[in-house]
Amino acid sequence: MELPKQYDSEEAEKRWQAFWEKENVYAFDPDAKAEIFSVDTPPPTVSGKMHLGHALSYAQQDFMVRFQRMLGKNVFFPFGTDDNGLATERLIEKLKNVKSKSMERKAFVKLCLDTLEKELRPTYIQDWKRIGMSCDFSLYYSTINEHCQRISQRSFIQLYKAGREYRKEAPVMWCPECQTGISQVECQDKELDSHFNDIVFKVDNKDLIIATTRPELLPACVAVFYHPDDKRYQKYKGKKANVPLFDFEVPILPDERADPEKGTGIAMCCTFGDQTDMEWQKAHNLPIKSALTHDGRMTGIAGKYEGLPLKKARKEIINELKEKGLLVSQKPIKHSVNVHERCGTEIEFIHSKQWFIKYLDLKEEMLKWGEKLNWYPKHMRVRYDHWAKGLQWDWLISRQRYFGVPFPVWYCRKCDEPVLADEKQLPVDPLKDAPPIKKCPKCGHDEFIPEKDVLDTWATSSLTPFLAIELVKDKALQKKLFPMSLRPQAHDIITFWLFNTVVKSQLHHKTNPWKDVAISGFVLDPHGKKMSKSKGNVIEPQEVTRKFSADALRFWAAGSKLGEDMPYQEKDVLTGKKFITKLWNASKFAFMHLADYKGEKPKKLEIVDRWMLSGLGDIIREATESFKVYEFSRTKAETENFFWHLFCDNYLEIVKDRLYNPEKRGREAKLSAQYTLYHSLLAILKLLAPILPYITEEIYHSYYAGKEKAKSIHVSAWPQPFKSDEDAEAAGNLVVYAVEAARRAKSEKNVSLKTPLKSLSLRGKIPKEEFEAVKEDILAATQAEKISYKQLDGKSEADFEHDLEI
RNA sequence: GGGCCUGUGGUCUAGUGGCUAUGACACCGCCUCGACACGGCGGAGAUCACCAGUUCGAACCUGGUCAGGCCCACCA
Repeated sequence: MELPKQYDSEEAEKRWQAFWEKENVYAFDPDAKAEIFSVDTPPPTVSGKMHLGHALSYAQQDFMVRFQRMLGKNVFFPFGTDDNGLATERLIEKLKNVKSKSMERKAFVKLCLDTLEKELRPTYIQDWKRIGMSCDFSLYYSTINEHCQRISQRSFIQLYKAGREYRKEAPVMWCPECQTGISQVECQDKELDSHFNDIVFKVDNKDLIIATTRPELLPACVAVFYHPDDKRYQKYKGKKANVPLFDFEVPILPDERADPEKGTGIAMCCTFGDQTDMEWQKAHNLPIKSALTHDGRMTGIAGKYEGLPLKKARKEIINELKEKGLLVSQKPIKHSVNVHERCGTEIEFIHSKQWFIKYLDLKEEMLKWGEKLNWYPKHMRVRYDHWAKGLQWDWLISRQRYFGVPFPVWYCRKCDEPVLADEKQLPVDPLKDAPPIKKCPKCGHDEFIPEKDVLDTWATSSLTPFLAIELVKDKALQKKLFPMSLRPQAHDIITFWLFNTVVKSQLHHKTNPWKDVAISGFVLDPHGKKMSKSKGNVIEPQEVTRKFSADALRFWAAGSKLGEDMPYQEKDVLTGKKFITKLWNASKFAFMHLADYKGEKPKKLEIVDRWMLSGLGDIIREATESFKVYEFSRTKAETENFFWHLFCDNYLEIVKDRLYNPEKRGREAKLSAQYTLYHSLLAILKLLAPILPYITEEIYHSYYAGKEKAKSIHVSAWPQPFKSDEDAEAAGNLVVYAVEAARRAKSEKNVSLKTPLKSLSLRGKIPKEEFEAVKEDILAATQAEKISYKQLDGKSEADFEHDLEI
């Protein structure tokens, strides 16, 4: 069979994608006996479009999974979308031009669900299919669907019963813009301009200057602190300071957390300006004064400033201090503050009632859990360890938002006792559904108030192994799928997703959720800078695919190692495209010469053919070892190099004579070449199949499919290495040496490669008989008219020598 | 402030103790040779960031310096 002259990647990729879906090529087989390889695929957040970072990370996962499938494992590779939570809320608000807080919760949730279902998800998932993800897309979950709500709520109930969850009135990190509590992991640093304001407090009517960046918190001031060793301030011990403008007294106390070097060395404590304020409040049992409302305005304690937004209040309070001569100086500073990662708003600490998962007591265990995982690359574990060590808060899991998994909880109207849903009634929405009992077990009251908060989105997405596994109904099979084999993901969410998934799995099952974790890197712009919309250096994968094909994009993605960030260079994708063309053309050549090949094995293989198979065997061995430890970039680089330079440039050139001229070289010599061509090209295609699924499938089907058993190259067996053949390697190397010498000489003379050599004399270490066996191949490949050979003795430094004449 | 990673021809990159340091792109010269000009052949181009050490031998190991990136902490 002959291949068309050109490969139309766009048409072919669409065709194969449809074929894989129709034939269920990647379907998980619940009945198969083979070893299971289960993957905890990252569910991308539905945000409209896949970006290039996704393309890199998901392509890399797919290489690893496709390899495992070809090893013969029963692959469980589900696909989910993470479409619950604030990210989706904000997207819908933008798309539909609405404000969730000014809508009925029910109406807003419906709008989100409808928009996801009809507009976003179908095209979004298509982006993943397009880059060739070999997921079983029938194993699909959406983190907001009933299946996931049920599992998420069940997790809440179980952890509550296990004593791991509590509800408490406490200061929490709060986003005044999104008006919800948030957890440590959702904070980000941001450099902002601010001022150090030196403000006059009065002690016994004398001035005490205190520096602060947050004068608007003066009404919430509860104490003033100095360092116990600070001689300047020791005299104030036991005295009280009068707070300017608001005219009330607070104690002056010593505490080691006060830094003598900072500001004036004496600090005011307001409940709550920052983390230290909270520690002080606790340590010295100070009163709590709330200065801010949930939407970031001043409370009643601010007197005439009540109701003003924080920033405005700050400005006006500074003005009043100035007018009254209570502001000694104002220094501009730059400092980093915590902002909410979703909206960039400065975080406040606000006192409110929230649900937490208790886990600060587990820090030691957390480190052990991390140690038990196989990290690829190893050093990524450090990020996990740091995070665990640096935890300061229990996990705040309640969010005062609309679009999320509801808490399966009601409270007794009289005594506030929480009443949890029955596992059988899940999923529940307390706003619609009734609690499972009629009377409060504690006080006997019969009225209940539904919890209207929703769960943190990570409280659900940290359950992805179960969200995926429970798509399979057979309980025995579920057990076999867990712990999962592999968690692939990018390094930015180690502290979010990876960490929380480990925690949940350990809390529920006392075991890690997976054996291996593979962390991929980030895509940077061509100069190594982060891609961002504001810099205008964003590249869209859809555009790359359109221009160069999905295979070319994957070729690029296979160029970086796990964990390694990679600058995006269009030329690398172009190289991929050229590689695909080369593969096409070489296959076209091979099939032209294999048209009359019936699959028979020659009685004896020519040395050059043995050399080819032996060399390919080495590559197969190396590629297999690399792939097993997820080093697909090595496999790719080695196979690429072998295919292009050894297979195409040398081997194909050398065997042309035998293939084209059987009358001159003999039927057996041709058959030997055909046999070698058939098997080596097939092996090369298989080595490349995980990386370039489309072109390899196209080539496989145009010739091999009818002869080999597999319905797709992607479910065919990974190639077995051919056996090493050192004698053939030595002789083959002589042929390559001769060919290269002839080429160099002709190139230096600026003559065509088909120009004959008048004579060629070779010397090498192999015996004369072996030279005789490759003589015809050398003659044909170099176009030499005369050839001679002499064996070098063992002491000679060079392996080969030559003289030639053109 | 702490930690992790990286630093190889113009650009991107392979290479973790031992031949003249890999490949791609770009560059120069040649070649329409019965798969491929998205090609082939050849060429030029690297004090492997810097300094010191270990070693018979270092791009690779150790220590330090500098530069870049990321993560975390601080954030009165």
